[in-house]
Order: sequence, then C-alpha cells, then structure tokens
Amino acid sequence: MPETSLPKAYDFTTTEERLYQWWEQAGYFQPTNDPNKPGHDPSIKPFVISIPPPNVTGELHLGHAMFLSMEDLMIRYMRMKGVPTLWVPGSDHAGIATQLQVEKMLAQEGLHRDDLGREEFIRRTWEWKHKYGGIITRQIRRMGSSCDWTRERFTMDEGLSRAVREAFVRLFEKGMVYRGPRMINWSPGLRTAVSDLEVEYSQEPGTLYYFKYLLADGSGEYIPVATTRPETILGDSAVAVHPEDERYQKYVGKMALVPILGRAIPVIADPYVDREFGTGALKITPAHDPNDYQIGQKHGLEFINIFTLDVKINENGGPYQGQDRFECRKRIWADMQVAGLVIKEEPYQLNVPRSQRGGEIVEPMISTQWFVRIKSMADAALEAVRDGRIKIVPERFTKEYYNWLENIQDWCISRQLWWGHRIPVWYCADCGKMTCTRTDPTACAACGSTRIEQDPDVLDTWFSSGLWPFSTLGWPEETPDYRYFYPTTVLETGYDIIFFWVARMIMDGLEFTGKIPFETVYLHGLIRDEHGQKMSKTKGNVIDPLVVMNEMGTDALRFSLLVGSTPGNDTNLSLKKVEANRNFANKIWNAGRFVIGALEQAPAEPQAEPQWTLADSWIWARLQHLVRETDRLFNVYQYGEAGRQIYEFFWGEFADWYLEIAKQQIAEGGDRAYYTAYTLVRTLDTSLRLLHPFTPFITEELWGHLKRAAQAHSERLTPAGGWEEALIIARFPEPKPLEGWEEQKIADFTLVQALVTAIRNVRTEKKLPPAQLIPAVFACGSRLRLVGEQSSVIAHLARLDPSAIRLEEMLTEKPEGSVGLVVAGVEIYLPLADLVDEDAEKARLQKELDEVLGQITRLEGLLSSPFAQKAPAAVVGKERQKLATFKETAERLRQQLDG
RNA sequence: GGGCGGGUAGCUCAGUUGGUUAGAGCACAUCUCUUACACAGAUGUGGUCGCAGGUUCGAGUCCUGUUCCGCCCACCA
Repeated sequence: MPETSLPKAYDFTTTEERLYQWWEQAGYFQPTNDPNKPGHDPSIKPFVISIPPPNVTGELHLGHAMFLSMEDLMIRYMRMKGVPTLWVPGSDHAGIATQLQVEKMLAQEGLHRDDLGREEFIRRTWEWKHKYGGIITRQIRRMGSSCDWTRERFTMDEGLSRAVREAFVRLFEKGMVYRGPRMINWSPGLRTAVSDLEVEYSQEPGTLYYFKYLLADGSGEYIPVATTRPETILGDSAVAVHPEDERYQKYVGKMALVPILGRAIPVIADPYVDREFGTGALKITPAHDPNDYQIGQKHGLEFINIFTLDVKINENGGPYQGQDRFECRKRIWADMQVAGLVIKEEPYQLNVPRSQRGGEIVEPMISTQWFVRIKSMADAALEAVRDGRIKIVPERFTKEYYNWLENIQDWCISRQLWWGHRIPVWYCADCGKMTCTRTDPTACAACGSTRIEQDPDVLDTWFSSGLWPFSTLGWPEETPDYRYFYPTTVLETGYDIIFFWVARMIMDGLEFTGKIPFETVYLHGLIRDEHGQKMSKTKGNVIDPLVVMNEMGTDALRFSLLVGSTPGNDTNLSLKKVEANRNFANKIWNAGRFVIGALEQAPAEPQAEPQWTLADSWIWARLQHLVRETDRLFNVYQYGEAGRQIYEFFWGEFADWYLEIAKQQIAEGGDRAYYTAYTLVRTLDTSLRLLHPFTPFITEELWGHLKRAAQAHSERLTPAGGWEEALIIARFPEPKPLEGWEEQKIADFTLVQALVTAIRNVRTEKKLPPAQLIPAVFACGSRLRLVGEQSSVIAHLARLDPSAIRLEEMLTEKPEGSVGLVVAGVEIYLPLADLVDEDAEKARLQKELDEVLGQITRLEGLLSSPFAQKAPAAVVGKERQKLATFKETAERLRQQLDG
C-alpha cells in the first residue's frame, strides 16, 4: 500500500491547540441564528447550557473535567444536529475561597487584611483575579470545550453585579429579605457567618462530662447534668427536665446555681428533654445551641452570649474572660473538680460541626444577619418539578430535591467578608432607617439625612450563582440574548450541589424571571479513584487531568470520563482506563490511515453499478444499527452506553473484521476496489461524526484528512449533504428505518465469523504458524451457496489455501487424517494428517456433541413447555431455529464420530 | 432516626420497555514484528449476576425480605 499523506502517529499536543484555535476563530462556538444579527428566526428553538462557573482562581480538577466533557458532548451533539447552540462560559468570584487565598498570600508578606483596609484589600483581590483568573479558562479550553467565549461572564463583572443588586432590591421591596438576630453558624477563623449547607458534621471521639447543678436553696441537693461542651455552662440560663420525669419533677420551678459563676437560673420542664439520655436533665444555653435557642424562646429565657467574634470568652464568662473556647473547656472543668461539682466523664462519640471551608469547628451563635424568607420561593420551585416543567435526570434525585425544599429554613445570605457583592442597604445615622435602592443613595430615603453608611457585609457567593442562568444572558435587561436563549435547556452538574446551586437557581429563576431557568437537570456522579476511594491530597490518589491530557491526550481523558458511567452514579477513574482509550484513539488514527491509503489506491470511477459484497452490506447494516442505537441512547441521556457501542463497533467490527476483508477486496482492484474504498470512506465518515462529541480533536483532524483525500479522489465520494467545512459543524448521522435486507446480511456474516473463528481456534490449538496456508473441506448442507460465495473471504481470514478448498453439500465419508469440526450446521475438515491425533479428536468431538445434545434437550424442554404457547411468536421462532441448527450440528458431529 | 445508590469474570465497570448460551477494558496463558495500528493481531482461561423467597412460559433485569459497602439529610445534651 502506498504511503499516505497522513503522519504515521497522531500528535495530539500540537493538533489539539491548533484545532481549538481554528474552531474558535472560525466562530463555530457561537450560536447560529444569533438574535443580535439580521435574519434571526425566533421560532427556532435553541439548545443552551450555562456552565457551572468554576472558582475564578481555581485550577482544573477531575470534577471540572467531568462536567466540561459532558456538557461539551451535549453541545457538540446538538450543534451537529443543526440546532443553534449556546454554551455560556464564565467563572465565579467564590467569596470565601478567593478571600482565603488572597489572605494567605498577604500572610506571606506578613500582612493581615486589616492592615490594608477594605478598599485596598479588594483592589489586591482584583489584582489577584486578573493574574490567576485566566488559568482556569485556559484549562477549560484545553478540554476542548466549545463554549462561546464572546459571551464569557464573571459573577462580579458589571452586568452580573447589577443583576445581583436588582435581585436583592426586589426581594427587599417585597419584604422577602429581612435582617435580625438569629442563631447562625459562626466560622471563627473566617470571622463570618456561614449557611447551614456550609457546615459538615464529622464523627470524632470526645468526652461526655457529668456534673452537678446545685439547687440555689442551699439544701445541697443537685440535678446531675451531662454536656460535651462544658464551656457553654457559662452561658446557661436554665436546667430543663422532662415534665413527667419523677426523678426531677420536684425541682421544677426552683432555681439552680451555675457552677463557678454562681448565677441563679430556673429549673424548667419541657417535653423536648429525652429522659433516657445522659442524666435525663439538660442544661440550656440559648445563645450557643440551636435546640436550646428554641427552648429559650419558648420559655422566655435569657440569651447569654459568652463568646467574642474570635470565640474567646467575653465579659459574661467572669474569670474565664479572654480564654479560647477549648482552653476554657479544660479550665472550667478543672475548677469544677476542685469545687466538687464533678460526677464523672466518659468517652463519647461527638458529631462535630465543621466549616466546609477550612474545616474549623463552627460555633452556633446569635448574630444579626440578613436572611431570605424562602418558603414561597421553595413552594414554587417544588411545583415546577412536581408538574414536570423541570425534569431531573436521573429521576431519583427529585426525591432528594423535594425533601430538602419541603424542610427548608430561611437562608442566611450575609457574610462578614470583603470579597463579594456588598449588600445594597444603607443605614441612617440620624433616623436609623434602612435605604435599599438600585443605585447608590446619597441620602436617607426616610429623613433625607446624608449621614448614611452602607452595610459592611457582602452576599453569600451562592446568591449570585443562583441568578447565573439569566444574569449571564443580560437580565434584568430584556436583551436579545435573554429573550432568545432563556430559559436555558439543560443544567448539567454534579449531584453534590443540588441544594447549593440547582435548587436555588430554580427558586431564583421562578422568582425573578417568572420562568423556569432550565428544562432538564442532568446530574453526573463524582469521580473517584480506581478503587472507589475519594481522591484527596492526603491519600495521594489524586489524578491531575492536566497531567493526563499531557500524557495521553484530551480525547482519551474525555472518553474515559464519558464512557463506562451512568447518570448520577460515581465513576471510578484509573489511568489504565485512560490508557485503554488512548489506545482507542490510536486505533482510530490508524484505521484512518488505512482508509485514506485504500482510497488513494482505488480507481477514481467505477465501471459498473455497485456490486456489494456480503462484508460491504454487513458493515453498512451494522453501521445503520449503530446510528439508530446512538440516536436512541442520546435521547435518554445514556451517553456512556452510546460511546461504548460506538467503540465496540469501530474496533470490534469495522477495524477487526471489515478492514481485514477490505484488504482482500482492494487487492482485487477495479470496481471491487472502488466500492470497497467507497464503503470504507462512508463508514469512517459516519463513525467520526458519531464519535466527534466524545473525542473532538482526533476526529476533526482525521476527518479533515479524509475529506481532502476523498475530494482529491472523486466527486462521487461526497456524502449526501456535501462535505461540510469542519466536522464540528458537520451533520450528525440521522437514523434510517431498518431495511429488510439488513438482518439477513448480518446473520450471514455472523456465520462467516463463526466459521473463521472456529478454524483459527484449531490452528492455534495445533500450533500452526500463521504463514502456513492449509487446505479445507466444507460440507455445508443448506449453507452451500453462502459458504461458497464467501469461501475466499473465509480463506483470507482463516489463512486457508484458496486453491485447496473443497465445497460439498454433503460428504459421504470423512476425509482421511483430518480434524473435523461443526459450526452452526457446517462441517469443516482440515487435513492436517501428521498433526492429527485420532483419539484426541474423538474425545473433542464427543465433548462438543455432549454440549450440543445438552442444548437440544434444553430447547426441546423449553419448546414443549407453556413457553411455546405464551411467548411471542417471534421469540418462539428464534428458539425453534436454534433447535434446528443444533440438531443439524449434532447430526454432523455424530457422522464425524462414526466416520 | 429518615432517605438514596451499589454488590455482575482476579480488578474496574457496562448491561433502561423481562426474551432464554451474561459483555467490555485491564490482568492472565499461548502464538505472531501478516505491508493501518505491538498504544497491535489471533486464540483461550475466567461469572450458579450478594443471599432467600415471590410474580412470570421466561428474571442480572420486576416485587418482598435480608446482609454487606458507600452516600445524603436530620443533629439527643
């Protein structure tokens, strides 16, 4: 075969970069039917995805790689279907995370943010953003993500900040945000409140401390109480017992003395107390425990805050003032021991609330914060999913969604940070009223005083993320983009942020735009290591997607993430898997080289009408089947299964079988070579189209070569729709209805495959060198014609001597000194005189016969059972056919044994 | 305490309207540098689909129970 114009090896490093630039510059990432351009047709429904915005200063990890692969797959598929597609990219300012990083950087200079002041700190953070914000977007490109960079957004850019402001003001005006003291989770290191979702609980060994609450009457009687946090004793304002607890009933209404401090507090009765747990009596710290907070409200108890904002004991802690919370825990317990108030301590499994960021222990505190009154929004969001306007894939997550929204608490949205959207509320120093407007006020709206000051807090990052699907399209302006592309189509993300993000977008979308923000929520699973372990730096099992891409190519990584996983299920990724897919890319490339080589060798024009061989028809039928399957699977979000089937077709059928046969057909020259090249080109072209959404780079590159080679060869090789400019915008194969001939051709070829495999098997067993061609005798029975027509193909694939093949319908006697085998009713004799061991042959044949007889017994049993009447005729027919074939095979095996 | 997912070949996983001999990759064994590919080809070994019932002509697939692993929510001091 002559040298092709294709390089021997595919160099993904340079190719990926080159192709990405080409795609982007050619404008393929931008939607067709752009609403900002003339000729726009609003009746064509677009396909739109907003990217889950990564942290602006973050770096690409496998989670990103996963959603980028998945979303790009969807976008490329729809683009190839001819739908106007828009994938909006962008990044998130990620308040806490970014601020922490900048603070870390400042710490290296020996600085604290307080040293800089708010304004300077924000300036430094923007500087940081400009310096590192490009890293993640470059890495997104690296993944091949075909998003429209002309529409890139950032949560703190001007437009989005305006959207945030608008949203807050609307809520304010409707009375749906309020400010007030509530129990919140205080993150001491970060010095900010965090929402309930940002707290994670971890099981840790600790101690349960038992001690005495002495009664104030001097009787010396006491109520035993247990706690895991002795320092909170300083903030106790009651001791609670169960109203029906006989042990303690008598104390209810009396006063008890807080240890060390000697403060008198009431003994109250409340059914919340669990009599079985601990001592059955409960200390109540309304200012530092969420449950105690409620009891405190119910009973009108005193709320005693004992902590400063960096969780040191404050003036309410008497002698302990100034001590750290854990220091105080030790000290107070030691002092109580001295005072004889201690009963015992025992080991206890604690459930410690820790901050999702930084991992420090979160302290429940009462603090004045901003909250969103969420109930009505939650109800609307529930309704949108319940009535099917929004569909969640996989469905099981709808239950989780319902459960969360049904039990939702008001959302604490203020953060005591500097990096973020500042709360647009001003307080008047004179009248104390709040002013909240769309533009910065210069005077108090109530009294006109100019002595106003803006709220120092910023909004939770997720407040702006919740607006993402529409804020990125121009909302609150009715821009052409907003009108045409909103609501978006699919929201694709990991199931771990359903509550953080997905539910909030739905609530916000309905609240602010009156529309659902997207039609479908597609949730992918988390990426774990090859043994299902979570990847973590401490375990050292982290796979860096950039390293993988450098070593094996983006396509291999993408294919690995997309195939072999089902929606919503976690995926285990190993380098072995990526390697296997790198090998697949290599296979694609080399199959491409073969096809192009074949094309260059084939005549430009056929002399006659097409004469298709069985192999031609077979691969075409299999390809059509694959196109139908891909279409079906894509429609039900089964992308992984679709990818797997394409892989198996390409490697297991096209490359392993058809290409081998094609070699022989091409060697025949003439029309046979022409039509073979034609089939190769068509099949490869279609396969590349199917594969493109999975592995965009290698398919685009190879397809370009294929197109040029085909164009150079002849007009006749042009596909039905013409050769498009680029594969990225080429038409995705449309399924065609099953044609009558397809199944028969597939069945026929399956027999050829079975015969070839059986002969190869014998060759391997007998250790025949591959180069040695051997004679064969076939007794074909009813398949005489088929085997006859395919004998040269069989000879080629099974390395038989084409000039020494004998075909019969029936043999009267077995050829001397030969190995006999029976495949689907066809007898094959391989005369291997000196290699044949008669006894071993008999034993082998007997074994096969036994197996076949077993099958016959099974099928006869089946067909005489109610199955024959109750199962559909087609199913029964298939079994009958099988039985007939087995009987034929058994018959022939018997003859061989006898002969 | 409530809910969800998973248990299929040595390992990692597919198997979505139930159709009757359960698939792939990796690993393993044997052979082959056959002119697309050794990142390959050929052949083979390997599974009573966690366990027990049930529905059905037929169950990896549907139902019930059970066990183990993982996750989410709630947060009894």
